[in-house]
Amino acid sequence: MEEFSPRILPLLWRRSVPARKAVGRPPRLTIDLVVSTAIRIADAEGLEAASMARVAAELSVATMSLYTYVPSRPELADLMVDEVFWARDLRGEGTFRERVRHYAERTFAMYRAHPWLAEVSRARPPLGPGMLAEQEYVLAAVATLGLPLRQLNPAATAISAWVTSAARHEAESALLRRTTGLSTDEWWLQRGELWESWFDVEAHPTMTAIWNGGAFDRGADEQAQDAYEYGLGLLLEGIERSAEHDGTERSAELEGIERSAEHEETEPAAELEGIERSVEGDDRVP
Amino acid sequence: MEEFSPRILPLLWRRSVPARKAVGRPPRLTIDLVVSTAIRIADAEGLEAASMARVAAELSVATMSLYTYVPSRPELADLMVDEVFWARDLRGEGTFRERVRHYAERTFAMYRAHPWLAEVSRARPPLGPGMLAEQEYVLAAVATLGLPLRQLNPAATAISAWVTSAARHEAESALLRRTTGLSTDEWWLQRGELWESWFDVEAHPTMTAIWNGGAFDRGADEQAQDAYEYGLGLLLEGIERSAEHDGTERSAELEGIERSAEHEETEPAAELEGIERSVEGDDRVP
DNA sequence: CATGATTCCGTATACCCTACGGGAACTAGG
DNA sequence: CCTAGTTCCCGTAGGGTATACGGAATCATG
Repeated sequence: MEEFSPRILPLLWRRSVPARKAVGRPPRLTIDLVVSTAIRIADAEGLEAASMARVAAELSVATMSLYTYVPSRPELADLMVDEVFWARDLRGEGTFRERVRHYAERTFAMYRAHPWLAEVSRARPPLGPGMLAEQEYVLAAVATLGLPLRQLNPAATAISAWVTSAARHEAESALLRRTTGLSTDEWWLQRGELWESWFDVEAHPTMTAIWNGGAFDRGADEQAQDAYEYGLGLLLEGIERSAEHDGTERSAELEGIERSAEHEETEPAAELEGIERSVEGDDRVP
Repeated sequence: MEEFSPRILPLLWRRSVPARKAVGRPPRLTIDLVVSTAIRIADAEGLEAASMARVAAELSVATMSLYTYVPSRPELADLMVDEVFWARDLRGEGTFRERVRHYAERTFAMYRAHPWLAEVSRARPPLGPGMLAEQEYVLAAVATLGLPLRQLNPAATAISAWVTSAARHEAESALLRRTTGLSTDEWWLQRGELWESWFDVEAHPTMTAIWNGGAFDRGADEQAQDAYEYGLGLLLEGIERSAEHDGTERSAELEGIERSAEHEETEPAAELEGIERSVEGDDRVP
């Protein structure tokens, strides 16, 4: 059984690998230089601008030369993404809330510095050190609460999905402001005709009521921020609550998930003390 | 003060406008035909496939002819999006939970039928009837709880963001499966090398513990679904809870938001009964 | 039949990615 | 110094994309 193994993993993990002995014509560039140049262009002008031709030109090299360093364009994008994820450098300690706040702050800062991240799909992300560092950090944050092992992953995934979703939304807004020259509020203002000419009051009673109540007076971006903070608060409260009364009240709902957990349920974080270092078993299906 | 008014609004709301008197050369096509053709192509082959040239070819018309019906490609995308949003046809009644469930089901169904929706940015969406119908439906669902007026929008936005985010993720997964020929699990399997050669156990103790506890045994798509349902449960519970004890416990946090609400706070849904039909005032900044 | 309105569309420009294959530049070993 | 092996560099060519512009075609009306 011949299995295809993608060429991207050694590139993503290139920092974990010792330098190869020099043989053959010496390269003019390095992968890191290519990646950082692409990131710099994308920061300034968006992901599309960081084309193979453009990156090569920036490095005073022919387009095709880049293909010695990177298999193809999508792989370059993967490398760019994992680079900035790795540079996010999550290392805050403290309580659950403090860690989540640190994660959120760093993530928003990352998307502000590199708004093109919002132009990259989040499905099947680059499996490099940056991505795994995020996973580990958020899981560790949730683990401080002492939740049952099987609940860590859903909780951590919910948190990172919520935070990332908001950061991406903000980044998209920034991108659009740059490409269109219009802020979100200016964009809305330009569409005032919607309310004057097209909006049907009778078909939208709730919106109209909120409107008349004056609850639409914040800008669109601010409303999104409000919703983000409101939702994050609910998620964190809910997760903390399910840690407090240890699955007694909600056990009925969770039974399906916890069914096959055979590890100590009273002290769920105990596994984190004595970690089995072996990763040799091949019965893992991620 | 000359204000630019976008040409897209009359197209989005074309169903609300009476037919124009026929004068000049009669058109061979209609906007609806163009839009539905583009949707059909995108359904089958993705958004990129629905290029101007391709849609025109499908209609046996020259590429440039489409520009009589649609100002440009982005506007065509807007029309496609609002078309399927409108066709989602949200009309379930019932309790808060029932309405949210209906909204979620219809939304997932929509993204399954039109996975290319995940390829379109959610920022600055088309302001057509479909988009507004969604807003109204979710707001009305939340309004059944009797929340204070100023809390309706954050709650509704949180719900729709969470549901949409999950539906988009599933759709992206489907798109990737089609373009790459690999399911998400096959994609992971192909990257088994990650665990064998690159994963650093000591740097990722929490992941390793979860691993050894066997809590990673579900497929990636299933894990995402778990996180979605878990998070949705927390959001709905939290929203319901804040409706039960009417802002007594959380009033400190909410004070900043509720500050300028001068409408009856004890019966917050009262505005929905007697709606002021006037939308003439121009002091609204959406 | 003339006029005005509207639709139709050919051409031209400027991007994008990358398969292929040959030449250039280096090291190691003799 | 010479040669083999290895690796890097890159020119060409082909098939995509969106749309500005201007003129021809086709209708209702007067």
